Amino acid sequence: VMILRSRFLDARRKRRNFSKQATEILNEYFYSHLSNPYPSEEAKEELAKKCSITVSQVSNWFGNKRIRYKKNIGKFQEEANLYAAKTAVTAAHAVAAAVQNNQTNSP
Amino acid sequence: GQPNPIRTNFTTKQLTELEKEFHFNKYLTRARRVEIAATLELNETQVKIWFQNRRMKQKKREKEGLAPAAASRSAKEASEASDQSNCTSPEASPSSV
DNA sequence: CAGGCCGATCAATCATAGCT
DNA sequence: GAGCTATGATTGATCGGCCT
Repeated sequence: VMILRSRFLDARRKRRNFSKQATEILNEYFYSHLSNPYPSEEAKEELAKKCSITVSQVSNWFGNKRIRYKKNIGKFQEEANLYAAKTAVTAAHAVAAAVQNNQTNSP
Repeated sequence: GQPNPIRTNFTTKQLTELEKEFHFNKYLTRARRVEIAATLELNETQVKIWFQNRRMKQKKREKEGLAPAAASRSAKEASEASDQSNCTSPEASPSSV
C-alpha cells in the first residue's frame, strides 16, 4: 500500500470553482430539464460558451450533478424550488411580452 | 468469486506498462492483449477496456488542446501527435507521498 | 451471431476550495 | 488553523448503437 493512494497528484490539484453566474446557468438548465437532465452535444456547447468553460467541464458538471442529486434529492430540494420558481417567472415574463406584442399587432 | 461489483485499483506498475504499450500501439491485437493481460495479471477484458478508455482520454485531450489554442500560436509547434509530453497532461512525473 | 470500438454515462474516489 | 462540507476531475466499468 505504499501508495497508491493516488494518481500522482494529478490535475485536480489546482481546481477552481466555476463562477457564480456559470453555476447559475447550469443549475437553471438542470432544474428546468429535471425529467431528462441530459443536454445534447449542441446544448453542452451552448452552455459551455455561456459559462465560459469547456464542454468537458459541462459534461463533468452534469455527471456530478445527476449522481449527487439522485443520491440525496432531499438535500437539493430547496435549490430545486429556487430554480423552478426562477424559470417560472422567466416564462411568465415571456408570456406577458408575447401577449402585449400580440395586442399591439391585433387589428 | 464475486461477480465484479468492485472498481479495480490498478497498480502503478500496471499503469506504467499499459501506458508504455499504448504509446507503441493505440490498438491491441488479440495476441498482444493476451500477452499483456498475463504479464500484468489482469483480465483480457480489463486490458481491453483500459485501452478503450485510454483512447477516449487521448481524444479528449487532443480536442481540448487545439480548440482553446487560437490566439497565441503562430503555427509553429505542431509536432506532437501521440506523445505524453503535452503540457496539458494531468498525468506527470511520479512521486511518493 | 459474436466481438470490438465509440460515445456517453455511471459510480466511487481523489484533492482541493471554501465556509464555519 | 483545524474540521467539515461542496465541488471539479479522474477513471474502471457498464450500456446502447454501429460496424465488421
